[in-house]
Amino acid sequence: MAKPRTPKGRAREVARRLAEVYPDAHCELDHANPYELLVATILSAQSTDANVNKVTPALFARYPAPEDLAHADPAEVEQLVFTTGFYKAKTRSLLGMANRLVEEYGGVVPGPIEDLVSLPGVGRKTANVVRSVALGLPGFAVDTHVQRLTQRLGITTETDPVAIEREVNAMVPPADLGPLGLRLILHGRRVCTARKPKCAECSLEDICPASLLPTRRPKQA
DNA sequence: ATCCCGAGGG
DNA sequence: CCCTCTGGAT
Repeated sequence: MAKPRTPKGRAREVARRLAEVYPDAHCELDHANPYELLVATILSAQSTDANVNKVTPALFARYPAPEDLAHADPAEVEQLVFTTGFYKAKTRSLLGMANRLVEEYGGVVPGPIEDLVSLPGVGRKTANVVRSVALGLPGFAVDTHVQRLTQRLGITTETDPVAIEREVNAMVPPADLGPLGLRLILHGRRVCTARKPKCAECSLEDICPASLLPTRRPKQA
């Protein structure tokens, strides 16, 4: 296959190749429904999925539904989520989110991105994770990995996460957005790391403008 | 030390 | 735009 010449071509080629490298990429936050994923994703900020999965079983057992969390004792929630870090802020977000969910949305996690983002503690990244993983809706979550990789791969020249999200949304079929995001994150963690990226091990190296390998680097100084 | 799929506030 | 919130793993 010839090298893609346009950002859109790059995006699609990257999506195609990563699907081969990471065929079974999936969200690693344990959850049984959209409410649980919303809670888990709020807790995942600056915390590993494994760490979040340690606290959510007790949390979901104690507060099975938004109604339960909405009336929870903050001190008790703080204890349950303590080890995920940012525990005071996250507790505030969880209680605020649950209250708004009950008051405005009948205890049902809404689908529209603007509705999700209006919930306390829910930004675009969290909203898109919930959309694509739990609601079956199109969603491209731009976190630090996705931001870095889309830039390095020449898929976008934007730096603003919202702009990146908008551009990629226009380049990739809606149903592919969620899986592509998951795979970019996996690739960013394992290969295309922020510092010392492992270009020699990268399956995208030959089409990457940022490759550090001298033999392939397109623009040498 | 540095990283982990961020969000809100000033 | 920057700063802050925060604990665990490596």
